[in-house]
Amino acid sequence: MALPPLRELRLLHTNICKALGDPKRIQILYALNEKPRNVSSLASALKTPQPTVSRHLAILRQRSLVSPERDGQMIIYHLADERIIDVLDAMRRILRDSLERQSSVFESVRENISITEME
Amino acid sequence: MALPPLRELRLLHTNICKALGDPKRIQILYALNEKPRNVSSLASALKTPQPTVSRHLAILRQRSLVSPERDGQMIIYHLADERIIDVLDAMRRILRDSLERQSSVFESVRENISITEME
DNA sequence: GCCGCATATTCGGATATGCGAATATACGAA
DNA sequence: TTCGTATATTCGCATATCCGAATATGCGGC
Repeated sequence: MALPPLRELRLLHTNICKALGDPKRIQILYALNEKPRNVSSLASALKTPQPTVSRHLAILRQRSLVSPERDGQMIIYHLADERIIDVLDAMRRILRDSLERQSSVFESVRENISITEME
Repeated sequence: MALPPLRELRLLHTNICKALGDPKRIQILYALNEKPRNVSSLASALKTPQPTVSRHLAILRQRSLVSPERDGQMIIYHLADERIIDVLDAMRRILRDSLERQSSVFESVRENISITEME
């Protein structure tokens, strides 16, 4: 895959990337990956007001990242596609490696300073 | 990997997810994946003013998603970690499958209507 | 030093996004 | 239908983000 057409990039952005653009939504996705939950149990698990959780779920639902399933008066949400967790985990690995690289740079800078420039 | 601590999710969000939160930046990443480029050639390739490209590059640079490399008076940017493209491609696959599911739902709805409800 | 090209930054205003609080809707039980 | 629980939506406001235009900085050549 290379150089996708602009139209597809826009779809990608509005449907997936923007949906991941809020830490609460990322948290919700991981919580649903652990197990499907209804809105209130999500709300208490994340220590977040129910309307806030509901709004974020609406966004994830519109982008088809989560799916609702009615069970009595509750609505159980689950991941619509578990590969989204693989994507998030891959980003975490990229982040971890990048932070590691940065801290080793800092260390060599520190060493450098301590050897050549500190008084 | 499951249920990462909140602190890490925040890092993930501010360092990676937010960086992908603009279609222009996604475009830039794909363009740099094709080949490293300097700012002005990126600007003309994306038909975008140079200051705009430069601002987006600054964001990607701060998050260590791209790296600058000076060559004379030009600065050549390249992907700092090519796995970011794998991540984007994985999101595209998720999106494609989800759109397919949706359109087949629409089709069966349409069929259904044409069979049972249209006059 | 000065000039010119490449890149970066700042400023102002428009737009988008998130949240709390209050309210509305949907469902099941009786 | 009425009540109580679960979920969704609306409103107002604060904040964040983006862009265009103008300007500033950095570097090489002279």
